[in-house]
Amino acid sequence: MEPSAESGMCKRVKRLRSDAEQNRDRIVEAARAAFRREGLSVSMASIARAAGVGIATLFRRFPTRMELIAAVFEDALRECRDAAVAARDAEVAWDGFREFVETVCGLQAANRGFAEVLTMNYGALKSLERQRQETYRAFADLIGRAKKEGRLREDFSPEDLPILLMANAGVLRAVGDAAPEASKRLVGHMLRAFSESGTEQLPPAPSSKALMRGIARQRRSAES
Amino acid sequence: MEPSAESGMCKRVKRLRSDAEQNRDRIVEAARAAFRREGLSVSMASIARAAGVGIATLFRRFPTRMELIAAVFEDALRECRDAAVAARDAEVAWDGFREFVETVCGLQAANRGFAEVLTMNYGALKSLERQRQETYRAFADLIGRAKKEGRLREDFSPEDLPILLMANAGVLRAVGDAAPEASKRLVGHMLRAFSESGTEQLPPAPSSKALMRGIARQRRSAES
DNA sequence: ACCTAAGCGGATAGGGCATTCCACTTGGTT
DNA sequence: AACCAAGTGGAATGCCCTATCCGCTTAGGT
Repeated sequence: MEPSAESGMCKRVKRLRSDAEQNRDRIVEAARAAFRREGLSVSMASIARAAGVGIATLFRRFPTRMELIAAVFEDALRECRDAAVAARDAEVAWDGFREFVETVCGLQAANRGFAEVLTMNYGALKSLERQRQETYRAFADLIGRAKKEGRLREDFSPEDLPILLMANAGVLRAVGDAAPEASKRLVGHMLRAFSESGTEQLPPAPSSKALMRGIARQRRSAES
Repeated sequence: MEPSAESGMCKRVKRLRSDAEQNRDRIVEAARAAFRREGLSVSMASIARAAGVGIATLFRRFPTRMELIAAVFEDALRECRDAAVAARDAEVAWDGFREFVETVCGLQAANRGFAEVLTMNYGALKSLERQRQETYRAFADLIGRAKKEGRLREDFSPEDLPILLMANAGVLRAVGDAAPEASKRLVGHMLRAFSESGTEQLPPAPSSKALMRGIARQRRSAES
């Protein structure tokens, strides 16, 4: 069918017809909103409906869900990488570290789909995988600096970042959007654990009621 | 076999016929295994198949998924409560605290369904809700003691336990059963954050490869 | 041994989902 | 203005799920 060369970093090899281009943009926008609100497993049909296009159009443009995910979250991942690079170059490494962790976890809290994206690997999606590589490289440098400073514990491992991101995603999934406080609280604890001094200040705990309300909201999905 | 009378305070109102009783047990056992391996959203049909009964039999006995979940996890939740009570009565409160947290998170790691159960509320299921109440009451006492001891930070909140459970569930969900180390690591960090001294020893980080392998395994579910 | 309510399980209805097919429309080039 | 490849939408297909219905089987009291 299409020997159309895969793009990678360069722009779309094959120009789309102008109306098709417009439809594509509408799809990506609709998907962005849907992923943010509902997570990565919203139905393709609902995305097409929201975009005002037929289902076939969506599948023609994005044969797999993964490709759509990649199109939607490419910029967010780039932002992540930029944040990591900025953190790496911060004057005080520990401040950069803290800021970076809080930023990324904050992005997760603001976007359910993004929270999930950060807990997957992108398999064949090289552009995304590259962003991640770069992010982690910058992060690794940052770790080194922060340890030298004496602010980050020596036993902190680069793998602790993905672990935190998964943990945060778990909290967000469980409490829904009802309690960003819960996420903040988790991050606060973790930063304390990472810091050599342990004097980091801790965000307030969510109230028991708020937590329960959030949980109750989520229950629908797993319910009978 | 079993003295089929319920030993709890409220016995089954209507005695089941002996063959029905047996079928019920087989269903619960099959569900227990399925929930453990696959989480709470395995299909009812597959549970019935594994139990060797018709779908109708399953639905007759457990009209909603929630009731089945309750039947399956009642003992596990009781164990939790017992662990909390034991912890409350430990000589050194902090040791009880640490042990309790590690135990519960370990149970989560060993049982995907249980991990999910601990991040939900059981709505109408009073027996489960009661277990939880009792657990949290004992836990609250434990917190008080551990703070008095000076081992637990003053700003630790009871809500930090559910937050940790959600976080742990998130890690487990993301890495699958490939990396119980990841869960241990998270718990280690959190215990450090909770401890006044911060000298708790930290389990080793999972290797990057192990983590990635686990993530790749999980990908199937969200894939296109 | 017999009777009957309790229990059984397969068939089936009904809904959501991803994915494909195809007859029709349209942008843009000539 | 005419052509046609590119693009379109919706119907159709096939899968898997929950939930219910209904004619048959059987445990267990008599």
